[in-house]
Amino acid sequence: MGRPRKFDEHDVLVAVRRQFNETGYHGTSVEDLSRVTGLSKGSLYSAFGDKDTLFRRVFEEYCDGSDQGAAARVDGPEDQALDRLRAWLTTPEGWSDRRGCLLAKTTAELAWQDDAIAARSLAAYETLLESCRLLVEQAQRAGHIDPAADPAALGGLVLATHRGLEALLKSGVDTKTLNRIADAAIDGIALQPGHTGA
Amino acid sequence: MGRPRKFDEHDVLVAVRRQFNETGYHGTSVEDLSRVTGLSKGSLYSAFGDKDTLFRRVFEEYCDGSDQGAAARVDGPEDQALDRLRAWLTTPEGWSDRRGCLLAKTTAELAWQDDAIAARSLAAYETLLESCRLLVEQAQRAGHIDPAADPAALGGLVLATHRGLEALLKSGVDTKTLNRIADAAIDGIALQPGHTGA
DNA sequence: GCCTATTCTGAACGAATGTTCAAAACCCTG
DNA sequence: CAGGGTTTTGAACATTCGTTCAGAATAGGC
Repeated sequence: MGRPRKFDEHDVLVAVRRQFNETGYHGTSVEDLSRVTGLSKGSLYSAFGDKDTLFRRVFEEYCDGSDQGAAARVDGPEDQALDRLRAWLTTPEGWSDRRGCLLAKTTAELAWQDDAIAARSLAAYETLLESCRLLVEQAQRAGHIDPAADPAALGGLVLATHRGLEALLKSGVDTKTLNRIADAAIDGIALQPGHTGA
Repeated sequence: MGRPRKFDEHDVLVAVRRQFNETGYHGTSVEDLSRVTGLSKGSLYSAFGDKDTLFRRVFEEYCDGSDQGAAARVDGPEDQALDRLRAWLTTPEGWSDRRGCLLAKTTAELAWQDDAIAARSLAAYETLLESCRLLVEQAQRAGHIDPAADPAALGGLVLATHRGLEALLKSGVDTKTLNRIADAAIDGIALQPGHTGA
């Protein structure tokens, strides 16, 4: 009963997220969202509420995806933990189109003045830190990393490098350079010879 | 001749930069700038032109400062190059008040749509990369880093870690964790024993 | 085929934003 | 002290933005 929806909700949210990620929260107008989604402004409001509500939903779902990705990265055989770290370091999300991470961008733009955003960002980053720490521990048990090293510090180093590579990528630094940096990061972590190449 | 200015231009630009850095370009209104500088909107316009011009001036001066800081970091004795790297890694600008780097923030917010900003950002990052590479080379000549390592990759790793630490800092991760990460980064780079502590 | 329920559209409104401008305030010079 | 040139101010303007709403459009149920 009633007129059915003409759009796919997931597709709309993807387009909205992409736009917020490219132009930021304050830099994105509702008219921009209307254009990239193909929906009129009225439809957007009736389906998703106001701009703020829509953004928080997209951001929340992105953070959930980040949490799940972190958990998935920990799953797997211990002797491949180092390879999973390397894979994450050399293929950050958005690597191909330079769009970057919505979490990092939103934190920089909004966490300063919005406590809810700040709290969610911190939780997401701590999940990332914990997953990286676990990966380092796995690699240590597998004998790929010096067992005397501090896994929390090394895991944090991997995360910091990942975020930094995204920032460099967004600035326009060429990907070849970025890959060499990522390799150097893994080489610096894996003190055991034989596990530093590609 | 004529009424003299009541404000100090440098102080105004500092306040403007701080505001842009906290709330971003689109998140900062001219009225915000009027409030933090103490100048009326009309005075801002007659003294510095429109919002766009004012921002570009502040950004340009910030990039120049970044360039000069990079050059200054290269000056100094070679056997202290590693310490200068460590100092830079453990005390990024804005570390104390979580304000972060205007260059990184502006790149994330505006480089996507503004070619001039993108070009200036890229130039600044390449200067940073080059200065880090030179520092690593100095430390290698001083015997503090494995001479067989790629100085460009290690220098890039330092820069990426620096940017990543800023992102983590802005998310609210505690500074103790950040310092441990920074230490791990230097430890990973400095293969020579005796140079990994504080 | 009509009724009803829901969605879609685009015009409209108030608030906020970037910008301009004329008048007042001010200090230096003569 | 008077004149002139510069700055300061705050009101005013045009534009943009977020938001709302009444009516048109569209599907299924009787």
